[in-house]
Amino acid sequence: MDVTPILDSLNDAQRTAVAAPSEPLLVIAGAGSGKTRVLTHRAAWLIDVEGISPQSLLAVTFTNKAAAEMRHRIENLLNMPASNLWVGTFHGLAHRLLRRHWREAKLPQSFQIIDSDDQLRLLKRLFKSLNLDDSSFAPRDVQYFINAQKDEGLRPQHIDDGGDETRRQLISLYQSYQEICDRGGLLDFAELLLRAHELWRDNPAVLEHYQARFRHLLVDEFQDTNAIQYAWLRLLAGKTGVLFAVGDDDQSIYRWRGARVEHIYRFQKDFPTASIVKLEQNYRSTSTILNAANAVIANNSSRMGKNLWTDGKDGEPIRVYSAFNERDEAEFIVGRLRDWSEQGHARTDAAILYRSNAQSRVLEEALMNARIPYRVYGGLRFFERQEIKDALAYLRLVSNRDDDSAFERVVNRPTRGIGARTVEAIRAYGRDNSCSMWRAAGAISSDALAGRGAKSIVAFMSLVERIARESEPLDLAGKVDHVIQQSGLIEFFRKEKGEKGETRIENLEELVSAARGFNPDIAEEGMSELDGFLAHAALEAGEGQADAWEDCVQLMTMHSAKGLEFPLVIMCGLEDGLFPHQRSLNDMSGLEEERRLCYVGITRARQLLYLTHAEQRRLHGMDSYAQKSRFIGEIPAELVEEIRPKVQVSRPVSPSPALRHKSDRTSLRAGSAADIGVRLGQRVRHAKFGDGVILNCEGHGAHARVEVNFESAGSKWLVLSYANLDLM
DNA sequence: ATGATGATATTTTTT
DNA sequence: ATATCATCAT
Repeated sequence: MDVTPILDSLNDAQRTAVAAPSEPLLVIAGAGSGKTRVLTHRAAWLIDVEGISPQSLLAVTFTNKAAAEMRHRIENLLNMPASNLWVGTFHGLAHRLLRRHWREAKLPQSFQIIDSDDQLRLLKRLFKSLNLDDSSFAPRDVQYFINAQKDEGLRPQHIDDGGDETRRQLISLYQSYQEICDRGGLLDFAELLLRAHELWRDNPAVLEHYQARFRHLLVDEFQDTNAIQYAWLRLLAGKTGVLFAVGDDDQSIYRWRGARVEHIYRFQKDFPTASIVKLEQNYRSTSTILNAANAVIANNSSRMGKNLWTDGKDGEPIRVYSAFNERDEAEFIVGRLRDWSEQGHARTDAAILYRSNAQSRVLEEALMNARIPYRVYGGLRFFERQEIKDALAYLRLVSNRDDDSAFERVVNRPTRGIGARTVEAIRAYGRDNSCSMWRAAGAISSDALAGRGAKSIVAFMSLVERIARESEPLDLAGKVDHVIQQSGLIEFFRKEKGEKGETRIENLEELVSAARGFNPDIAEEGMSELDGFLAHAALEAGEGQADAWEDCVQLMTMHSAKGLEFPLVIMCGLEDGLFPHQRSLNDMSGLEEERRLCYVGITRARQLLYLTHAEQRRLHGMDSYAQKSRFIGEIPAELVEEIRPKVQVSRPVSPSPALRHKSDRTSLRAGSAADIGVRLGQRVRHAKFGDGVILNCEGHGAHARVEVNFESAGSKWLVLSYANLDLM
């Protein structure tokens, strides 16, 4: 066998990993070190060189995108389609297993997946039915609690309340929530994983079958595995399965979502025969950028330890800009993007990264003004849109009447006179009799004592029955079309004012197209095509922002930038309190995770990296002042070039009074700055307070006052004629 | 059943 | 500043 095509393009470390013997292996793959390449080449190596059947291979990722890319690249390497190769997300694979083994997993055959939005609604409803709204629980917190428990693999009976009343209630809510889900055959995302784990744990025969089949397990982004995913992997690996895990402890940024980087540290304990390979050569960034990243992450204590290097060029220094405020920051960024375009680069190659989504607004305004096309990542996705979820809820009812989540969503949508009281009555009946709302509704409406609501309920139920009956013989797209027509949703949205309703109708029509184009290759093991489509909708919510294939600047959070790279990266809002975020400042582990996030951000850049921060920022409607992020200070000074606004002591010019009064308040302010001989954003030195920046000014002549944000003393108003400021 | 009012909170996101 | 949500009024 000629191994050249598989090993040739690899460096030594990559080659060691790819051609490693069949023992557990942990690959610590630094940013830009060719992680996906190693993973895919390993798969190709096993199949082509070791002669392992694709069937014996399981490749696991976190996102659908990563899974699709991995399959694509493996097939390219093998030069053939590998349909019997299992590549998928943890959730996708778990789902597949549960469909296959629904009996052993004690699930109804047509179980449905609910997303986090459904989950939250379900909890809110549960709160209502328990009259809990006045309690001290927020549904969100309970949702978080439940998911955190599930991520750890814990059922209500496993959790100790520790004698704490609040905790006891949380556990009991978890219990009630789970009962509702079980009754309706509903699985939330965490439940998929938990069930798949329990399936194997409780059915040795099933487990053995998969252990015998999957000899090699390839895992991507290993640092992001949560407890249940890791347990699942270990079960599958058993004593003989070969786990090939690729990850980077320095890029672990999802602890708040259950990810446990400790799995990386534990790897050798859990797999005593395991070895470790480190990929440290980086093919992405200039050495300046890498050195900065290395220096920043070196401040973290618990690390595996690694140092990225490149044999490429030093490149440009990292440019740091201290903006006067967030608008100045945005203006600066716009300027750099203009330069970038003028140098003949594509806008697509430039990314603006920020810590939190709220920061995008100012940037968008500035870009809009400057006519620079941009694209913001991470909006609402197709299958998450309200109208789409409404239509899907009808489809879910068609598939399974006991789906309470779907029932409540559309029972009065479009409005058909079933108000809160009626729904409440159904809910109560369902709770008291441990039955689904559909059955509760049936019972109530046949009760002669029922009031006006009963008629509407009967109408709703027969509508659903009719849709189900009529769509029975239709193909998937036909079913979807039938539902959106007959449910009255189209009519309902047509009445909605503005363009919104129109868009919604277009989206509904798009849903029919999506159904037509749905490739039911996942629909296997006796799952109906409809159930397959519904699962697909839940597991792959679709692109955040479709098309817009204009040459656009990319805006996104640093979290969503993980895994991407751009020739030009601008990280903005680098202020203590924003990044690192206020809520992470208190404990060490929080701060270290922020620092890893910073590391992720820096290592996205290929050639050019800008870091910006603002002295003053309007946040939540309040002006706040912050020091520049400590992370900037952690970058060695020799890698950094500070960019300052051109400092020029403007000569006091008095505009004519007429002109002054004509202007509005903001320009009056700016005018008065020139008036008294200072410039907003100008750096000054005070004998007592030290260095600072002028943020604001007011008044004229002897009464003129300026607001200065001092680096150590904070923000102060000073009367200019007394303050004796040195302009710098 | 829709619309106005006021209180409240406001990292990060995939599945 | 703003978005979401509950509550109350129409």
